[in-house]
Amino acid sequence: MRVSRMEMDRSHARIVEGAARLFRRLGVANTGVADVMEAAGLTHGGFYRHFESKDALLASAIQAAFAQVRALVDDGMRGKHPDKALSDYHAFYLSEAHLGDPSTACPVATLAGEVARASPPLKEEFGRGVRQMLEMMASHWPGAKRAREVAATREFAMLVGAAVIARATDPDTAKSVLAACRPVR
Amino acid sequence: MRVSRMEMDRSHARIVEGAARLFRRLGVANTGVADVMEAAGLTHGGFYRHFESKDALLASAIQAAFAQVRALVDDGMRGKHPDKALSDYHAFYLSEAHLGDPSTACPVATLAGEVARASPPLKEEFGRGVRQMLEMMASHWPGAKRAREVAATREFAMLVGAAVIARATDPDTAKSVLAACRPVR
DNA sequence: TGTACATCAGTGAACGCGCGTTCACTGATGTAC
DNA sequence: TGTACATCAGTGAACGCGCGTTCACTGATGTAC
Repeated sequence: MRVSRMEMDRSHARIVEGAARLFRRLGVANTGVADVMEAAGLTHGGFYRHFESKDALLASAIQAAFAQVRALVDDGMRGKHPDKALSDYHAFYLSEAHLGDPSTACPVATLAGEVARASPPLKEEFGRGVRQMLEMMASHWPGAKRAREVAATREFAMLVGAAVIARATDPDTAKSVLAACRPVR
Repeated sequence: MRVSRMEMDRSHARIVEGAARLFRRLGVANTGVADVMEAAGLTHGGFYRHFESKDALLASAIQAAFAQVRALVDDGMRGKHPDKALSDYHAFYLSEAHLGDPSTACPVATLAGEVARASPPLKEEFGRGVRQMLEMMASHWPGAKRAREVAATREFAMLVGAAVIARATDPDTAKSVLAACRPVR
């Protein structure tokens, strides 16, 4: 039966949050619309009152995942000396805590592979998220603007690469790649 | 009708080579067994005379993709001064030529996302490929053994990260990330 | 403020399609004599 | 070397399942008077 506008908004938020977690954990292809709806405490039939398609949900989920991670990172860096903030972030990115819980992990490390085969609008959404991450990192970097941007981008690329490789390889290989990429104290 | 053992071996090779290309270009999930067989000039029904499952094919395709890339890279580095070999490789990895043709590109940049959700044996196969790439790079690096390994791993992670990010974002974002990660002449 | 009615969020069944896998069949290959 | 027969690579149809999407329906919500 029909629910109030407020309750519908809450349902919408639950669907997006759930999708943002499930997509990261299981992959977009392995997560059914029905799974997402079940996680939101609804049945799958109602999905199309909220989204035009699974792809439209993915766009929202990407946005939500980046927003969530940004909030988390801002929080973890607040009030720290820039050097310390950066090396903490670097260490956290390659930590067991981060990589072991894909549901809440960085969407670049978990979703990039599937987004690579998605439509241009989705890549734009993803690009926006990436640029925000880079700006955030660059803002903590020392040096001139351009140099900071370059340095932050290179470091972020290394983190993403290490995470992606670690997730796709056996534990031994993963461990040695992660160790090599940890911050040079 | 039955074909000779030699012809069957050739069919097998065509299936694996085709899969190695199609999986990288379209993704494993988006490539059907029928597509692979058609690319090999066969019909889908015969697939199970060659492989126990699509997953078993993926294992062979990963091996083939790494072998092909290794041959290509060895070739491109042969006879060059180590510094030159490395910076050429670095530049090539982030080039339009490499990233624009996923069929023959580095499997780490194209398949890691899907392998991350695959079975342990597949991750081991993938890990073997990664370790070979790293050894190859480290062998061209200057310095002591351990330092070379670390430096090569960090550089390779950055290349993979940049490639993965570039493929998942809009052209503008991709271009700027790739530019930032190019070798520092 | 109360009432009648239209709207529409959510339900659960069904549709349609793609795809991995199976199967009966064909006829050339390989082998045993 | 030739012959009879078993094997089996490849074919094409069919099966079964999952999943994105659609649809008729329900009954509470929102709105017009």
